Amino acid sequence: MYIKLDPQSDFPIYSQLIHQLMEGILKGDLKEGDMLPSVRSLAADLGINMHTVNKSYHELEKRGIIQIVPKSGAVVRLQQAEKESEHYTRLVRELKPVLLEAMTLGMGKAEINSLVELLVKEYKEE
Amino acid sequence: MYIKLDPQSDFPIYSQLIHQLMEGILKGDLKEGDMLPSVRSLAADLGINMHTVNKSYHELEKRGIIQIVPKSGAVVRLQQAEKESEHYTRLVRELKPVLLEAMTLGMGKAEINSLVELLVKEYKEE
Amino acid sequence: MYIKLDPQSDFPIYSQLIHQLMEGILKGDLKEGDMLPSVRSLAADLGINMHTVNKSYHELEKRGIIQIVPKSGAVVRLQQAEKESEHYTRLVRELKPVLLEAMTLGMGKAEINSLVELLVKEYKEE
Amino acid sequence: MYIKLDPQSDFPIYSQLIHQLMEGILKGDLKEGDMLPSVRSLAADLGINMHTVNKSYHELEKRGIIQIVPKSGAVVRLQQAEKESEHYTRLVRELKPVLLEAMTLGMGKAEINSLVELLVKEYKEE
DNA sequence: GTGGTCTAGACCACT
DNA sequence: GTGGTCTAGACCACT
Repeated sequence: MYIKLDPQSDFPIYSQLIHQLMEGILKGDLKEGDMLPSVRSLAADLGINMHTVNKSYHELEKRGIIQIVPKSGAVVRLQQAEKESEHYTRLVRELKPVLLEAMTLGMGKAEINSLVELLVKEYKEE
Repeated sequence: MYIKLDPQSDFPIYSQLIHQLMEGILKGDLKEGDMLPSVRSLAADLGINMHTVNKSYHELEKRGIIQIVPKSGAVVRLQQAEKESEHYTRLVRELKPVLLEAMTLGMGKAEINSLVELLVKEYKEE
Repeated sequence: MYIKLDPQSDFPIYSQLIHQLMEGILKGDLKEGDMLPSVRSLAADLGINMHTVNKSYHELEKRGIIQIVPKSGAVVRLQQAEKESEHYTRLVRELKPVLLEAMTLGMGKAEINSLVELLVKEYKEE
Repeated sequence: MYIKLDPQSDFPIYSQLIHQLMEGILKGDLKEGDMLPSVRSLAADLGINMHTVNKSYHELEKRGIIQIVPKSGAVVRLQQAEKESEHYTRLVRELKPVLLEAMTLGMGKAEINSLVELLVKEYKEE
């Protein structure tokens, strides 16, 4: 799996890494149950600091996407966003303000739907 | 227009104010071209700090929703999210990571679409 | 005794196993003096790694709930939380921060008591 | 407000700091709406690293106890553990295994209740 | 060899 | 002056 980080980007490195790892999971490069590389080895591979990788891993754990087993490593969790889970709740809380903003900027229901579809396709068909 | 702030919310006051003002615009309480109340008077009405209102106004301007005319006041802008505009670009940039997260958490295209529809309806029919 | 593990839970497998074994003891499926299944056979039955079972057993031993006799097996210990024992001390150390957090989040003495009663009942009446 | 850290303790410094700050809030040294000291100044006062203070603050924010406003500071949140909140859910999840362990160690309902009351009093009457 | 924790020091954007 | 981010390097416990 190829990870590309841009130190010049507006997005901090740890965000970019989160993003790339989520894409890796979506594309199937990382499957459920797979071990992620250790923070140290991934940091070395990417030429960044261990702590930066660590921050990304912990953020992904907070979002329910991976599970960190101390002293052992990190594993991709079985995914299924159950409606009652805290992760689903958080997701809705993140989605709401963005949709509100879209509507305030004048986008209609249809427009928003097609934008969402477009973006979703981007990931699925990559 | 009635604005309700919850000091014990997870969201900071200025976010809540942004949210409420956007809803006001959506519902038509504030129409395009309308003047917003002055920073000072709104702060007094809501019993919050002037700087907090100021922060909300500037955030709304950055998002292309209102326009601040120095020494004069703030006006609701004509809303039209043109695909080339910076506001549309920013919106897409905000939407992308949330959708990516949804998919990584195991939500499918259909599920995401129905969630988006649900949330959009919540605002439109209020 | 039936053990159910959920690989997609937020809790790691070894924690779930600890939990289930403790429930088994509470319900009386496993009585004091009973032998636990061997690490190997339980791992095979549950379709999980031997090391995972091992980790659960050692954690239960550290908590004074079972006793591991090398080369022989694991036995459910006589339960009695004496106030001077290290297990009682550890328990208090685990309980304290959770109660402190509850109070800091605004829960009163009565509320905490009723919550504790509720949760205790959940196990006893299962 | 006096904060005492023990570098020799089993508990990491950031945990001790979390603990002390929660006690400070409980005792009323820090009231709702109060600003916490900046990460830098508190670190300097305590003779520890900025990052350690930072970690404590973020953990307290995750638990809903304080609110961090980037570039501005951290404030004690209005506390009230609503039953629907994610913080309440987390609390219950933390409390459950400890109670289960207590019962497995042979403590009865009455014993657990009196232990909880004892510990709660310790904080309230300090 | 792993993640957990801690330190010291740096540059950044924004109030 | 604030928190956000990043780096480099260290010791620890436990697998």
